[in-house]
Amino acid sequence: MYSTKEKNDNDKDDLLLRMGLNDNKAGMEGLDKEKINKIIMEATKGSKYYGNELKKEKQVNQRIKNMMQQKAQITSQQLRKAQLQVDRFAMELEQGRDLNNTIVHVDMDAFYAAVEMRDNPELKDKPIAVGSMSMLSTSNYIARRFGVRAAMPGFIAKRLCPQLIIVPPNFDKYRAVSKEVKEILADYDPNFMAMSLDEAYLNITKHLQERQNWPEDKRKYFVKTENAIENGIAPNTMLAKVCSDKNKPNGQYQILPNRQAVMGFIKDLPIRKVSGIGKVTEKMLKALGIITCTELYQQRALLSLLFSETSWHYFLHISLGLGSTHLARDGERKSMSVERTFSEISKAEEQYSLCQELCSELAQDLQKEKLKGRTVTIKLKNVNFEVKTRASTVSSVVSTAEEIFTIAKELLRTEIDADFPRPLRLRLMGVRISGFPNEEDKKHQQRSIIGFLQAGNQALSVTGCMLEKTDKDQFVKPLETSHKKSFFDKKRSERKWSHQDTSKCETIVKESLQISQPFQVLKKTSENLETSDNSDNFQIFTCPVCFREQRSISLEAFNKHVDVCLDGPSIRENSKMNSSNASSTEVNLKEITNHSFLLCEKQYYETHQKNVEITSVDCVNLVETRNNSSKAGSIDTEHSKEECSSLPSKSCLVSLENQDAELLSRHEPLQPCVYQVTAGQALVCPVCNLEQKTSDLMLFNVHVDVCLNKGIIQELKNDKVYPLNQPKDSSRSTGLKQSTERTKRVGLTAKYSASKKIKPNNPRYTLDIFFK
DNA sequence: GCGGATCAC
DNA sequence: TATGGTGATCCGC
Repeated sequence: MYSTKEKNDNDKDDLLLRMGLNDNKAGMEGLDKEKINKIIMEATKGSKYYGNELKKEKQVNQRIKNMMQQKAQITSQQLRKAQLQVDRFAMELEQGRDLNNTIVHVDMDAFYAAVEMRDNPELKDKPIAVGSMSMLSTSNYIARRFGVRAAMPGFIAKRLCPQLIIVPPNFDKYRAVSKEVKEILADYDPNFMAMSLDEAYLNITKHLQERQNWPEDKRKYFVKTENAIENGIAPNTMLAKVCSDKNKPNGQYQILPNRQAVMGFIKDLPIRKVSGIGKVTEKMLKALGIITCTELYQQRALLSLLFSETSWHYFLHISLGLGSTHLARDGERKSMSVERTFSEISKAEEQYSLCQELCSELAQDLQKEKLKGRTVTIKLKNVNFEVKTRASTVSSVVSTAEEIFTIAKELLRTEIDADFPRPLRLRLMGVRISGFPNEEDKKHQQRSIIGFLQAGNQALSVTGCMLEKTDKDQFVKPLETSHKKSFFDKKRSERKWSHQDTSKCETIVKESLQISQPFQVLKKTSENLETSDNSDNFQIFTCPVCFREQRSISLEAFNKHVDVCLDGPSIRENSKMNSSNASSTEVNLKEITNHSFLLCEKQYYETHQKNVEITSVDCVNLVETRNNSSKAGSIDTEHSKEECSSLPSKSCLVSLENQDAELLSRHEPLQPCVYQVTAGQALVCPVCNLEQKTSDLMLFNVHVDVCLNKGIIQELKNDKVYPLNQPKDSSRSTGLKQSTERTKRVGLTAKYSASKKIKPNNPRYTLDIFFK
């Protein structure tokens, strides 16, 4: 939405240009260049933003250094050979040159500002900008004389020009005006290509032909509106775009459709003017002595050796003045995303809530276009402006807020855990979905679903396991309905009140805690455990390594079994596979200890925030317990191994698609999963072995996918619950009990974490579930 | 497929 | 006090 289209006229090769500095000559009521730069620098220096800009600049410099080293190794022989190859290609391009089209680039000058000035004439002779104190999207020409430009933070603009009027953006209005203009454009080319609210390409070739036959009086001027409009008329889009920038403001420029005119125009054109050549590319090329298109052409052989094929082909096109002559129809969308910047958020539960909210927004947007995708990506920017993205792809498409959140929260959790005990100090979070199926994929998917339903013994299975809508809502609803007030609203109120009323503030915090998924999990767990305790001392476990169900064994026995499985052939094989993981048993043990301690701390931290009574003493106990169990497990290896291999065959197995699967369940040939589900009973993930409090099969499958993607080990490391049998204990339903449960789980966790290299992130596995 | 980068608007 | 949001693409794993 923010326009940064005004490329700086004389970019410096240094950081200054990035700060929005420019070379405006002193205007009567403006500022000169020196003064502008000084003010901007003063406002910028020392900021975290600036720090990150410096860091990025260093990286670019390193890239350039590498490139120059590469260049130094090129022999004249290689260069000659490249020259021949490139020239052959250039010849082909030249032969394909098409000058028969007339392309117009239409660009509305300072569009948002112009609309605001139209609606409020008082603004006309004043410096104005549209945006906020944080960011401006555009400014009028008066403001530009003070160095106020698009993509500049408002607070800096105010220092440049204290009289500046910052008008909040009104996108609905701009859309409406834009629509009017586009209706006019459609008269000239019904297939015009809109690049944004204020920019479009038109192919008026056909229009010009028809126009020839028009009566004189009907031939009006091209476009007449109140706003200033730039035009560029040229034989292709690349040239037209550059043209429209030529005679600003409110100008028009035409390149006649002959080769000589094109090459003349190109000759001294700085490459930076071309769409697609940004700051970094400009700087890299400048290091090679390339500033104009002529120089770009002269260095074509060298470029073919230093850059990728895509890049040097592109460079060659530019230097020959070539560009696309037809306007591509809008293709299918490839991704959809939401992201938001905020003042620092470092509490994990707030981050989860935020993530959930973003997922809901994204789901709504997806719904509007009826889209579903397979890949979910989260984006995190910390307070130092460092950006990270993390993605996960599942086997079938997702689209609901819950499904997306199931994936996104795991990605987020991994990042939070990775930095623990330091919190992630975020200033931005985003969620993106991609991997939309094309038509063929859709057909294929359709078939699979039908096949799945048929294979699943039809009515009995489906109705038997899916809960009625009302039951289902019990699980799903809280996530959605608790959002009448958005997370940001809550944050706002929280901040507003923080000085005045602490108790109110607490209420708000609790509210946001409740919608935080991880805590829901915790809560549910205690319930689960209670019920299971009542029934039996022994439970059915599914070993997450060999996938065998372990019936009627104690927790200790089960732990032993898992230990053996982990120490068994499959794991060894896996660690061998990963050459970087040269870990001996000894090293593993060390990892275990450290890790378990961190986990303990973390659980204490999180539990504490939830007002569950748990003391640090419990945490110490956790470690001890864990160590004991770990030792017991490894000492008793022989015996347990035997126990493991003599186990009866299971009734639940995950069907995996590739060899890695074989490693995971190598004790047994692969076979389809038979997963028994009875009405009203929650689904238990066969990977992490955790009960999933959802009746939504899709959601459940997404969870299983995520588990498989992350790998068993990691999943166990991160999950806060693990089904355990509790010694009969009168204090069972208290917070203390909860802490004891975790104690044991940590033991297991740590054990697993030692061999987490199992996980192949890619390829994916699929889980087939049939119902009896 | 993932993650970092670059670019446009 | 304070430096954006959305979408696409490329490259090197």
